[in-house]
Amino acid sequence: MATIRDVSKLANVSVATVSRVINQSGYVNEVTEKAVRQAMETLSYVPSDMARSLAGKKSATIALIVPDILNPFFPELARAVEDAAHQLGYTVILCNSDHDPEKERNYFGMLKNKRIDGIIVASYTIHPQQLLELQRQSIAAVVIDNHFPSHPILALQSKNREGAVMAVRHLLDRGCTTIAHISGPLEILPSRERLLGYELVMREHGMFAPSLIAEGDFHVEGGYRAMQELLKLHPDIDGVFAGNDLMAIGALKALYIAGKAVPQDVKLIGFDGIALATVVPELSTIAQPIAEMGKLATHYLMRQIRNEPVECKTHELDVRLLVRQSTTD
Amino acid sequence: MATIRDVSKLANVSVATVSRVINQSGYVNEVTEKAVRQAMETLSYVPSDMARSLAGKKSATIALIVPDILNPFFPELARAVEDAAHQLGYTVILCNSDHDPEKERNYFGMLKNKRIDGIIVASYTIHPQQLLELQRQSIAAVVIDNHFPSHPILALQSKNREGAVMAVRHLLDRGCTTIAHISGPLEILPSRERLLGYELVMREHGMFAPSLIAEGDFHVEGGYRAMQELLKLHPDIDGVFAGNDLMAIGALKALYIAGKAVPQDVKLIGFDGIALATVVPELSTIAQPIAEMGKLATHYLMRQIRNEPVECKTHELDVRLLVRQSTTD
DNA sequence: ATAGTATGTGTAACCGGTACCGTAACTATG
DNA sequence: CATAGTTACGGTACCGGTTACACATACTAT
Repeated sequence: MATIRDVSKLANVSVATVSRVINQSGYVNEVTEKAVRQAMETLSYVPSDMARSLAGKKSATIALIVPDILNPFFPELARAVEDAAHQLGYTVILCNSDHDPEKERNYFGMLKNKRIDGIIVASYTIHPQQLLELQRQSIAAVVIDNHFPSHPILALQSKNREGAVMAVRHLLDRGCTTIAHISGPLEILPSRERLLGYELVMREHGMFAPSLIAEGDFHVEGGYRAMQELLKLHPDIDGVFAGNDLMAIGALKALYIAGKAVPQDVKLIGFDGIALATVVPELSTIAQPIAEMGKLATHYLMRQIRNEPVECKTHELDVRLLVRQSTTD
Repeated sequence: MATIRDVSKLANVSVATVSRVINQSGYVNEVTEKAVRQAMETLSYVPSDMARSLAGKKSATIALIVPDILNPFFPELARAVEDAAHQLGYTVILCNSDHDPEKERNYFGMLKNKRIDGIIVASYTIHPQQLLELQRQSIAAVVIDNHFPSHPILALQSKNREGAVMAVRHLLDRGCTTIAHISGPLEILPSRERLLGYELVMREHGMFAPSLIAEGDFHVEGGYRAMQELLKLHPDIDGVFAGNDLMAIGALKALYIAGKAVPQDVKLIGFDGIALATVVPELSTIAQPIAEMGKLATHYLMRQIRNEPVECKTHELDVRLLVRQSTTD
């Protein structure tokens, strides 16, 4: 593997000149440049990013920490982040934390070792101190789908409560009178926000009852079980707001098995707007701008990395009601 | 950010000694070690992987190139690869090639620059020369879901043809007489293999007709369109073998809209065994051992990296028939 | 004519580690 | 008691780049 010195020898110039050619910095004569490029070619020289990073003190690498890439929310996020990063010449390291603080700490250690330039972290188990600690080591950080209002941490979040309100209002508009909610795990902030939105509207209409709420796990299976429980307690349910699309799909299965037709007997709406919610019947949902979040997160991160001014606060993104078959007769 | 020299100064030892402590190599007195660790602690020193990689000539990083992480096949793969790699102390860089040779070359360049230790690539557009070129730069490579029989390249693949045979036989067993096939893009090798398996069985039974085949795009949308076309030509179709699960979901939608009940009127089977095939009705499918593939690929890669002997040939993995609701009355 | 600026290139000191080599004291062996 | 092995360190040349600084020359403006 050829090095910059090999090239410099072959081209009869100094390493500085070769470096200038590579980086298009400083003055280099056209003729010299040609000679250098020729030498690089014949040696099939590829500059080492490692050495470059070491000397230049930047790795052009960021990390994306997600709980589990298997949850379809996160591939969409990952895709957007990777696209944006790649366009800016950055590389993305993928990490699955599994909601496990231990694993998370472990990753943080690795990433510090690697001197990566920044982290985008979607985690509900993370502690604000960990982020601040990172910033102290001058590693930029952006949090997604979680926030820490009392700390100077840049966070990106959808308007979860507002979205929940939209969802429940939509069910009411469609004539539902007994509306259940399948919440996500309540230690997760967005779950609580969505629950709150649900509660708000239900109370407004004097329809609130704790037994209309079941806690799921954000997965198909949990939605399925929660729906079964709910049906046992309230066979007359005619509307369901699931805390995310996966649980909505689980609910759909449970309803199907219970012989309830969607949307005729029960109207169902999810949250997230993942691409795969194209089941039969197609799922109405509150769509988060997932790709937008990923892109924005990456751009905010870059600004931090470049020390450009950014407001280290929570940025809230609008959600959209997507009316599809599961709430339309 | 403290360096090894800072630590060595504070602990009154040489950098060599600190290095020995860090790597637990060579001889270090207990007392000295304690002093060094103490110094590392007070300076909150974190060794730089970059410098280490540069000196040690290995990056402990591998890359995973997939066409598109949005296709649910690939998160499962990514998850398995990341898990296996992480356990072995490796970091995974994620790349989306979008089936775009240009983007692919671009990534290959970046990865060479980074001196990563190895690449796992799931691509149908890649050329064997590119892989051999990598190996020449002593970057290990494993190919997934594609293969190059005439080159010394380690590849991992499911038994696609065999799986297709199983799928069609299953439909026959269920009493289907007019069985259509929605193939994946035919420039993709596994698509052709599956098509071949289908054709084989159909010919065996004298049921083959080219018009029973429609080409899809491995996505829901393409499956949907292909199914519509097929129904136009053959309203009497009573069995469908889709080239992957996403297209099967698309077909399901088309059938639903056409008023065909699954599985009563038409039996439907997919391919892949992605976790999300839990729609209603649940999809029968030929399950690939995706996680197994990811894990195996990573382990093979490691062996190559460590220069352990590995057979650079195509390794074939067994598939499994999962009978679920879409083929069961 | 002269200072000032633009152009072109080389030298060498970094970046933050690893690892080989040398030194030195202490212990074991014959 | 000579010799060799073990233990415990330090010195320093790498790894492959970047970049500040020095130096030289040519061109411009005053």
